[in-house]
Amino acid sequence: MTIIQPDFFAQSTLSVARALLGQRLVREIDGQRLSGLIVETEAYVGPHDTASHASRGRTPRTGVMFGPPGRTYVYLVYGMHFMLNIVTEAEDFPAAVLIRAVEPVEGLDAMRVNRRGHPANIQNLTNGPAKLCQALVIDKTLNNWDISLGQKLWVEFVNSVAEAEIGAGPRRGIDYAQPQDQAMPWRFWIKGNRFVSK
DNA sequence: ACGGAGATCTTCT
DNA sequence: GAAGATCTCCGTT
Repeated sequence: MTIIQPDFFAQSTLSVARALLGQRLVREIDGQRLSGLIVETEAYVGPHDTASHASRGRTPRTGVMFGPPGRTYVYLVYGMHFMLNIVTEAEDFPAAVLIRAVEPVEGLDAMRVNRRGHPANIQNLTNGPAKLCQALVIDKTLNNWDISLGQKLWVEFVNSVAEAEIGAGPRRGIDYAQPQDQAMPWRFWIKGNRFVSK
């Protein structure tokens, strides 16, 4: 078992977004492991990507995206949902990969409780960026967290997913972005996986 | 199955 | 003051 280190994230964001597919996101809380295989990601790339928060410049919130690779960028949207990103590339170049969905592996019972017992079926547990944050108890206290420490939150390398198994398409929920940015096929998923978001 | 609306609050103008 | 990298519930087919 290998904990993925910052150098893994210090490369092109599109490569990282693909390479993260199939790897295991681990959350340790109260001595218990909650984990899932990453099955869907999105890339937010550079200062000119109008879908990215960083396109409006460096602010207290977006400063993390301009920082070193291998840190988390966790923020709140719609006043109630947290989103988990991992910062990529290099310092002063704002980029990150949004984790959009995982396939639950460990701690399913705890995830159900964390999700307020709502999902009747396992498929609804972590098949969306806000859902997985709720299931894995990821909130703002984990913002700017060094993901290489093997504490609280990290990613374990499992296996590379073959190119032929990876789907790509436009990112979701970015109507505010410029048309050309909306059209970029920067959402990636494992083809046929039933935990990919709707 | 599908569509629309409301929830809810931080962030930046 | 407005909008948001979403989700759930409730209505109608």
